[in-house]
Amino acid sequence: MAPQTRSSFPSVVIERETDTEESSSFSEEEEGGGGGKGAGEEDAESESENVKTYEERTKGKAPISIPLKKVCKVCKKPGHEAGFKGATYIDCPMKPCFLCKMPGHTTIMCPHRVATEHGVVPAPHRSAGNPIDFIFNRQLSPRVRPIKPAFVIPNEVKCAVTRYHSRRVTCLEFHPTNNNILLSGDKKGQLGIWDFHKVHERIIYGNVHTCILNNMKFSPTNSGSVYAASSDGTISFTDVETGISSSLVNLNPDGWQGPSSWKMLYGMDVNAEKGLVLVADNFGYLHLVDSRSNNKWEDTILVHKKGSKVVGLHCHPLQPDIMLSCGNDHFARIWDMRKLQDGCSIHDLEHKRVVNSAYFSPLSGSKILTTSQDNRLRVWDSIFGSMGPPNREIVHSHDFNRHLTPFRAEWDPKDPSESLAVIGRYISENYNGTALHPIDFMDISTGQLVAEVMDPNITTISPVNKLHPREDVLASGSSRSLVIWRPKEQSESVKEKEDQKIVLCGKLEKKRHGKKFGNESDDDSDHDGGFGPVSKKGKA
DNA sequence: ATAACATGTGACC
DNA sequence: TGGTCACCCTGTTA
Repeated sequence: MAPQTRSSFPSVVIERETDTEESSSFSEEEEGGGGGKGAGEEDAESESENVKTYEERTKGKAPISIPLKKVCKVCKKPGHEAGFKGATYIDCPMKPCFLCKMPGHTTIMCPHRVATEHGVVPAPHRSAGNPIDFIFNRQLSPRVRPIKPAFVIPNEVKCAVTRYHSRRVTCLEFHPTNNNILLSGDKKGQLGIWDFHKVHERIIYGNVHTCILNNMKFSPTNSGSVYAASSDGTISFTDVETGISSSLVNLNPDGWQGPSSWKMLYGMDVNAEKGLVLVADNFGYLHLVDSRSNNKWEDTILVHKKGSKVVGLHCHPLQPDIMLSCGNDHFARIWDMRKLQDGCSIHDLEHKRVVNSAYFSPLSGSKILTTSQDNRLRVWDSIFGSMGPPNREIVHSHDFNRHLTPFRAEWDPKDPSESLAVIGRYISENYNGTALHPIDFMDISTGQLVAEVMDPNITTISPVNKLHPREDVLASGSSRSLVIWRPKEQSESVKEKEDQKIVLCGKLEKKRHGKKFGNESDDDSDHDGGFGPVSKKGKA
């Protein structure tokens, strides 16, 4: 599994965004404190201390009542506490499990969690589609040696830009031909173009959209230009080189007439064969736009419950007539483009909660992977067989939170077995004193957690992740930062120790204190790569 | 170190 | 359909 490095990467560089950007409406300064978890650290404090503070504050005034008992921040009830204790989060026992959502236990005790060392663990295999599948999986599969090649996991930070965007990152896209160009969209509607080989070469186009850039897709006919769908109700078509942008459609030609009429565009995809741009809005409708004649409307179809947001669209990789949508009505739906009519989907894939994303597998398109807000990934193995309940449900922490871009599990487009997917994790784990939110690599054919990738310098959640279509590179959007990961190069000594298992990136024993993420001055990765967990080990 | 805040949006009636 | 209401591991600034 030793990664064969292709292009020669420069040594690790972490670039802090200087405040030059016109985008930045914020003031200045540093990344907000490593590990600092805003809410609720003081749990550790003793009761007496609490009292004292209170007295001090009230300067001797008779307090009405002094909360001598610990009060839970979550449920407000006395007798227990919840929140961070150091880098470990203590769950409120009055709430259902934050992972699997079942009552009766906390996240720590969740059966989906405790089975392996740490992290998220799959649900047991559930309802196989048909008897043969079931038998195969149950009886034969364990004895059949896997023929699929070992996964290559980009688990080490190669470079990053912090505060690149002025708001949180909402989507990422690799350039279709230029391997080192990463596009990123943010909540403000800005479009970032970053050459991560030359870390300093980056630009933000601030005038493409006026609010959330929800999805991007490169034009199949013009690889220098990208479509973007935004909550401002427009699709933009932008030349990456020049930044010149035109508006393909505007669903709000009359401007703001109140929230009940303002259309926002979410799911988008391009159907090359048909020359169509597909885009969906927050009222349940799919819009077809002829990409050749630009602007010409083909049709508008209700694809999800009226009034509900359609957050994802995906065209089948091999069959131009097949399309997949997903949205807030708890469904993902498969459509035949030739028979697009209101409510005439081929299959409706039911979920318990909102479906953040639904994707065909990238090569054959025979599988579907969805991410739902019920903290489960769902997999349908063969969309050409009977479409019943999912073949697998994998419990995984990716809760919805108003401050976060919704999590989306993304396929590895390079995996010939179409079983590797990446998704950020919401729940943090205490990694030697630092609370980190790993990025998980799941083998969705087994439900196994293959790898959890993290770095002590990246303390924010990474809901947005994309694997490179050709290289062993992972791009992450974490708050306002972008991070590029590549496989850790293992020295021989380290290699034998860490052996077959996927190496965790965040071995913090050797954490390099003071090397704050984003300090350009001292980042200079002396010797063997510097920043990052790695190395050092062998020298002992 | 910690408190306050900005801020959507999904669920439910 | 509309209105109200929670909302637990944010992230950032003061």
